[in-house]
Amino acid sequence: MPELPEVETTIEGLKFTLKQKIQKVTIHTKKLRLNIPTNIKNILINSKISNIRRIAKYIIIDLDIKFSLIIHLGMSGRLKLQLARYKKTKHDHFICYLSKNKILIYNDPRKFGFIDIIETGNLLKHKYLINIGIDALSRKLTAKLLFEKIKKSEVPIKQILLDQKIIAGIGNIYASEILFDAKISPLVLGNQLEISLIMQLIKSIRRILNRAIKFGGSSIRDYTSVDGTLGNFQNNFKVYGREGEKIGKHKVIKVIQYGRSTFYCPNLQKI
DNA sequence: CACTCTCCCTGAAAGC
DNA sequence: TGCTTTCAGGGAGAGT
Repeated sequence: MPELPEVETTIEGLKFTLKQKIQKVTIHTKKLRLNIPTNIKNILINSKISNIRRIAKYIIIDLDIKFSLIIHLGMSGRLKLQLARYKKTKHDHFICYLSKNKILIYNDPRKFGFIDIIETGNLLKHKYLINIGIDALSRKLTAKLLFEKIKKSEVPIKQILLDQKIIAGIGNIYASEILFDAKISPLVLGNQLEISLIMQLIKSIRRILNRAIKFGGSSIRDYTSVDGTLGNFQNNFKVYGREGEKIGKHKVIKVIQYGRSTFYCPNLQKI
C-alpha cells in the first residue's frame, strides 16, 4: 500500500533524525521478507544518520560509516518516530534508539517489507535495486522514452504501470487513479498507445502523485505517516474503491487484472 | 526472453 | 453476537 507518495511523506517526516546517532538497536523478529542481517546491530551502533532519501518505494538511510540501510514497507509496513516513554506494541519488529531521546520503529503486521544494510557504494547493486526502472517523478521520464519501452508490449497499460522495472513507484491504487485522470482505459495494451496519449499519461502520473504527496500520502487501514498521523489522500480517490458509484451519470466498475483489482469508468476512459 | 500466477503474513471486513 | 471466509495496496520467483 505504501506507494511512492507514502514513502516520500515518510522520509519527509524522518528528516528530523538527520545527524543523530544510533545508540541502541533491538530486533524482535527474524522473518521479514528477507532475514535481517545478523551483523546489523554491530554496524549501526554509534553510526550517525547522514542522509535520508528514497529510490522508488525504497527508503534509504545513509550512515556516516559508508553503509546504508534499505527499508521497504511492503504492504503494511510503516515507520514510527517516537520520543522516550515509548512502549513496544504488536508488530514492532525493529527499533533504533537515537540520540535526543528519539526512537525509530519499524512496524509491519504482514511482514512483507524488509530491512537490509549494504555499503553505500554498492547500493545500486543490491538485488532489489539493480533492475529498478525510472522513478515515476523523475524528469527523465519522457513520453518518448516510455513509448520506446512499451511500443511492442501486449500487456495492458494498468499492468505496465505496476511494473517496477519500467516505471518505479506506482502501486495498485495510484495506477487506477492515474489512468482515470488520463482518461485512458486500463485495458489498453502498451502497443496501442500513441505518443500523444503517453504524454497525457505522464502528465497524470506527475499530477496524481504530486497531489498525493501534498495531501500527506494516502492511508487505507494500515498506513500512517511517520508521526503517526493519517494521510488523507484517500478522500480524493476518484475511482479506487468506488465500484458501483457514479461519476456524473457514469458508473465506476471493478475488474480483476493479473489478480489485482482495477477500478475505472468505461464511459470516461474509452481509449 | 516475456509473460502470468502463486505465495509470503496478519487483520479488517464481509458473509452467514 | 460470534464464527468463518474472503480479501488486501508489494513484489519475487517459479512456471509456462
